Amino acid sequence: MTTSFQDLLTSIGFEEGLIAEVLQNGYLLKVKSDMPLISPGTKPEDMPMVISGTLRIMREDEEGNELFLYYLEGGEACAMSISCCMSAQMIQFKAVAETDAELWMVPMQLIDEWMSKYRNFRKFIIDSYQSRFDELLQTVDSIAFMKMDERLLKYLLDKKQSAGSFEIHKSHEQIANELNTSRVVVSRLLKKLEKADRVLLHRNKIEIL
DNA sequence: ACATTAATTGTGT
DNA sequence: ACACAATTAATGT
Repeated sequence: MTTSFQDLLTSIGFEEGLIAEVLQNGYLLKVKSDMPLISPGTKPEDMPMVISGTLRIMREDEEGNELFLYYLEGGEACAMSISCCMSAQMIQFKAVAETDAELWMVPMQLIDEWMSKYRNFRKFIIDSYQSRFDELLQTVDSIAFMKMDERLLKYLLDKKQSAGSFEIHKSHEQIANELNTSRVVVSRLLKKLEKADRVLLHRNKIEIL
């Protein structure tokens, strides 16, 4: 697994020396599905890089309402944690393991150093930041301009993509929470999708067609 | 195999 | 949004 992580780093384009430093200074963190990883109001010590599995990044308000933002998958880093560390800010996001996942935790202090020392690390961070930002924009668009049925469909497709499976194991209520609507709305929309043959409904399971 | 119960999902107001 | 009906999965006997 350490070797596969090494391969992953190589495929991202990390230099030899950088890879060595990463392996030496980070540590492995395994999280089980549904484990909260970081929550708002704490200061990030380490930057997580996803080795395997996927993380769900969400916004959360004072009342505990959640809103799904995007997924983090293998080979991606949580760029947002960098920005708030650099500006010594509290985290404004919530991260939860969507599936069992392996993370490589890299101490924040080193990020700065590596960015100036290694070209490819700098590129990695910037690219990563860029693509997170793009996904975030998409989500903003979907909230601002799309109706709930379109949002739900986008959510299902995103999830199909990230899970690499046509089956989604979630209750209507969980989905409703992530999109911050009511469960009833989700149920009704899903039923419409089922009648339109876009999807097949089971208990705690949705098949996408 | 059957009954009971809890959780999830469907529908009307 | 609420209330309730219907369905399904899990568990015990």
